[in-house]
Amino acid sequence: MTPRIKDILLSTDFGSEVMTRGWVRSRRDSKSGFCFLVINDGSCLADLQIIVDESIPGYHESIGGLLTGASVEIRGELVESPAKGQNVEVKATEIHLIGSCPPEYPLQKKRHSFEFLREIAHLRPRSNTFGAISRVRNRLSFAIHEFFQSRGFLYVHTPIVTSSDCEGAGEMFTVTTLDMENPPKDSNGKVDFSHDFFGKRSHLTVSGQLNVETHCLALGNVYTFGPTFRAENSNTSRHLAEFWMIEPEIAFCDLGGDMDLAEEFLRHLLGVLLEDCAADMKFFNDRIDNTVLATLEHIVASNFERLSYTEAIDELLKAKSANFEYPVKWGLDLQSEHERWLTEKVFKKPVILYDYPRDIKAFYMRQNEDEKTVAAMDVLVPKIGEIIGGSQREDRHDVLVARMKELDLNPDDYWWYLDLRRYGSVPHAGFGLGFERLIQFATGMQNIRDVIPFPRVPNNASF
RNA sequence: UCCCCUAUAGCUCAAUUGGUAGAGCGCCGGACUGUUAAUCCGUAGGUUCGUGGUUCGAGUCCACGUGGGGGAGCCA
Repeated sequence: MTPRIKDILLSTDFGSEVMTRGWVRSRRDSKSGFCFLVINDGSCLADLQIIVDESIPGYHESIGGLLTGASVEIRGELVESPAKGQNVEVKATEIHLIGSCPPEYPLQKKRHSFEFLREIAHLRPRSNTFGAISRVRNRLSFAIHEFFQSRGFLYVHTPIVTSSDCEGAGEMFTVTTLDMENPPKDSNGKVDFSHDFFGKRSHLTVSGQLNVETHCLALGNVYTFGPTFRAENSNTSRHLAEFWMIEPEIAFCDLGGDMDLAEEFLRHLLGVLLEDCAADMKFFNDRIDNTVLATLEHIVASNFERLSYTEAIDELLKAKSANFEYPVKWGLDLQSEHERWLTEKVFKKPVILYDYPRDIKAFYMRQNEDEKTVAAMDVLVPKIGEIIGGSQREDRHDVLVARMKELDLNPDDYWWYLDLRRYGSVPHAGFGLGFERLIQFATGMQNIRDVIPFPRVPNNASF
């Protein structure tokens, strides 16, 4: 295995021989007989400085080829750095060009706009920001599994392709092998999906929730963590057509337990970042958003604010100075401006709203005693807004069927979901966390397209 | 999908009421230096997003298209 720069920088074994491989970030020549070579290998934000003296073999033949972007292998002696900016550096004894890099390399030794970097998504992981994003994303992914696994949750793989068009969480992408130039038609002239691969119209999943409930009612606490697809024509800095979602489902649990888990989960993940990604987080605080470190530290150290939808409406009605564009009235859904007011202005921390009016929420959410609200909850955070949406599920067969009919849903389409309520139903609850929104919030990155390696949005699935 | 803004050198941007296309950074050449996105001097680099229109004349004004950004809705 190639040694990583992250480890070399921590070493104090001066005088020892080291080898490193990576990509040239910068070269500063001195005509007085040596040059500074700055190497990054992605293992950490920091670069490794190499001192290359012209006395080493092949210096004059190869040094000119070590342009920004070139890949190199360096062997040399680990030494204590006499200058500021780094503790250790490497005095090269051998330099090898692995892959040259011509001068038209798009990633220059300067600051680039995120818009431009998006157009070179195949090269942007070599930039400081996207290297940091990649490491944070990786650490959070692992922390999510650590969190659930250490609490006995089972990881369940719910399907990507689904033939139940009853998930109701948004527009879906159709998956088909039919000849789009000449599709089979039925007697009404409509496309006949009975000839399609799965024998009926199929889609990419918009949520693993309905499927994962089956395993919750068999194995206890479970979670999913996978790609999710929404064909909504959403053009915002907070929406992707393909994103990753974490959906735990907790058995024998009510909405209170659901909120407890959501809060503990978020605080745990952000705490891990502060602990294990300190250098990258400092970079985001220095270069992207100078409030992220203070925000994360505050969240880890304090409880979320919890209030019911009804209390939130009262709070918003008191906010005379807000001049909301949209009306505030019990029974209406809260707008972005309302949610942000609560989380940014009133409480200045994450807020969990619960017990929403039944008419503005999904069919599967459990109806409360008042018959006006359902046991739903949203976690709101500053700048992003909704980061988690969840609920206690309706576990009473007759109530669920009645609610479906009320909404003109055909219970026959949901037969297996209803079976869970016929055979040994139990109270259960869960939520969905948008992974990219979590990364956005944690890093301060303004556009969600810059926290996923290859963003898919309307009119763009490049790379 | 709706509203607003926007597209000029490899990148980031400037160009007055419509009148010969400019800078910084990067590249290349040179100078200098235990340097830190080094610094200094110089060279090269352009079908001003596309199509059409107005005009003696369009980077600039108008229409349509496409890409990008911000906001809204939908939501995670």
